[in-house]
Amino acid sequence: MGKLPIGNHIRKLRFNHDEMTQQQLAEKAGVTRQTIVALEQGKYSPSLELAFRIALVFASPLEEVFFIENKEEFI
Amino acid sequence: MGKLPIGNHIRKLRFNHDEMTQQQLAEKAGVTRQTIVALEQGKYSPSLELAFRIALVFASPLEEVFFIENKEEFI
DNA sequence: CTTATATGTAAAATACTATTTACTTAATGT
DNA sequence: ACATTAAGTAAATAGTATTTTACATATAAG
Repeated sequence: MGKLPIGNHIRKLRFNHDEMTQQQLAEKAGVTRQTIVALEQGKYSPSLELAFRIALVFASPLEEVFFIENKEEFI
Repeated sequence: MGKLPIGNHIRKLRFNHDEMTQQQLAEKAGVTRQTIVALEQGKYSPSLELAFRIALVFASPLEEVFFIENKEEFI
């Protein structure tokens, strides 16, 4: 595993949601702040479950939070 | 982690896609057949990356393959 | 009856995700 | 100057996903 480049809009979405802090997002998603930091920095991609939880926090479809970068190449 | 119940339609989608076998799906998704078996049986939920790869195989949006069960409860 | 194919099961090993703890830096306010 | 808050970094550990190997069952075909 580890070929598809996955990006996310977490940082933008935090600011669009009342400037939610990393800490607040972490609490709402049920993870630690370090996990949010790592995700925003693209250090790794999360489990599907965590991805769904973050999308729930932002009340957005999962694919509006996480996406395949350069998707065209992989179709 | 491990609270959100995540389901999937992998088995249905395989049959809707020319009765693709577990082995064929595994190869296209770049994993082993055992991973597909485990996912179809709901033994665990995959990484976000694998979820995207499986969705790509079926040319379907991720959320048409994987979904939160009883979603209402979590909104 | 034998072979091949699809699927299910299981245990151990490996890789990756997530937590915990702790320290650092920058910005803001008193 | 000092305290507070948000964010970055890092290393060790725990927890979960995935692989590997191997065997079992059922079905269909020759």
